[in-house]
Amino acid sequence: MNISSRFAVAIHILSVLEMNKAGISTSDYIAESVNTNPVVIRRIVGMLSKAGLVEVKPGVAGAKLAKHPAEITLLDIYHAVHVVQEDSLFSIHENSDAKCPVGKHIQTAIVPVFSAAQKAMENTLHEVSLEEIIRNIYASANGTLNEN
Amino acid sequence: MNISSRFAVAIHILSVLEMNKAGISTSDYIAESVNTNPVVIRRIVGMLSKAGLVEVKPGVAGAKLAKHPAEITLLDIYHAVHVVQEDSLFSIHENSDAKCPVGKHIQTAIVPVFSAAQKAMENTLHEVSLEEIIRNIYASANGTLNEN
DNA sequence: CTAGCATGTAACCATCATAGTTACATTACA
DNA sequence: TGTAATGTAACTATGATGGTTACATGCTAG
Repeated sequence: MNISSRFAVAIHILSVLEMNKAGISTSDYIAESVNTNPVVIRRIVGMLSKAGLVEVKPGVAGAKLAKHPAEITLLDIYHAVHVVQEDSLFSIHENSDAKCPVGKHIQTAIVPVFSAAQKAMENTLHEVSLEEIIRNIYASANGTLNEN
Repeated sequence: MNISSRFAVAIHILSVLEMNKAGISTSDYIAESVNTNPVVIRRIVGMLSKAGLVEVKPGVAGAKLAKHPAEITLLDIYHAVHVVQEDSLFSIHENSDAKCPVGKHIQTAIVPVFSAAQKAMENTLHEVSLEEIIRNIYASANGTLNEN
């Protein structure tokens, strides 16, 4: 089990919006770069829009970033696309037997640890901005220029 | 999407093995505490056995911890039950369009960040031992003694 | 002002992981 | 030797996901 590729695709989309900000990024255009269906793009863009990360209007072609890339963290994107519902990365087995001491208290015992682990992961995402990702893309592109 | 409850159940199982080490913990016995089917328990115990965390033999009733609880970390358990295949918590969208600079380099740009986030989470799990979980269970049990 | 294009979304499908369940073979021990 | 427990295969139901078609809504250019 792993985290939905929506997250990676969302980062991809936002990177396209920034790097193509001189042009018009329609869902068809983005879909080509991501290599998927335009509806998939529109779905994710819709989520990013609801989260206030992009601006898009029905009928008018193209989406734009709603903020500067430095002000968008990967955690913002992560939350926007709902890769994890209700902030519970780990699922706990409900309905343990309350007659057993382990069953009765296991939940209380592990929830704080799961929460800490999730927070540690999210903190890492919080420390990285879209701008840094885009810098990485440019760096990677420069590093492979002679390959092209 | 969230991480399989196998992880939480595995912790539950190991806690039962330790706290009931004076008795015999059969899959039926454990299943009652977890409130699930004995086969589910046997499946997970099998994984824990392959990982060298428990000792169990066909035909002989009950499983035992193979190590001291202080020497079993939550990360060990996490890996044992394969909640994440191939150590890839985050999935990346393959087959991006190589003709687009974003599509060509997005993967290189985000993989290190995803890896760091995953590592941060796993480090947290690595810092917590089964022994601490069991202490938490006892603490929780003591804190609610007057409720019973 | 209308025709065409783009977004928004519903609906459906195939795929996959999961948890639960039944059934049965294998193995130990009393 | 027979009972009981583990090990597993096989099947089912469920839920999330990504892809796809279809269509309603809404701009905007000509």
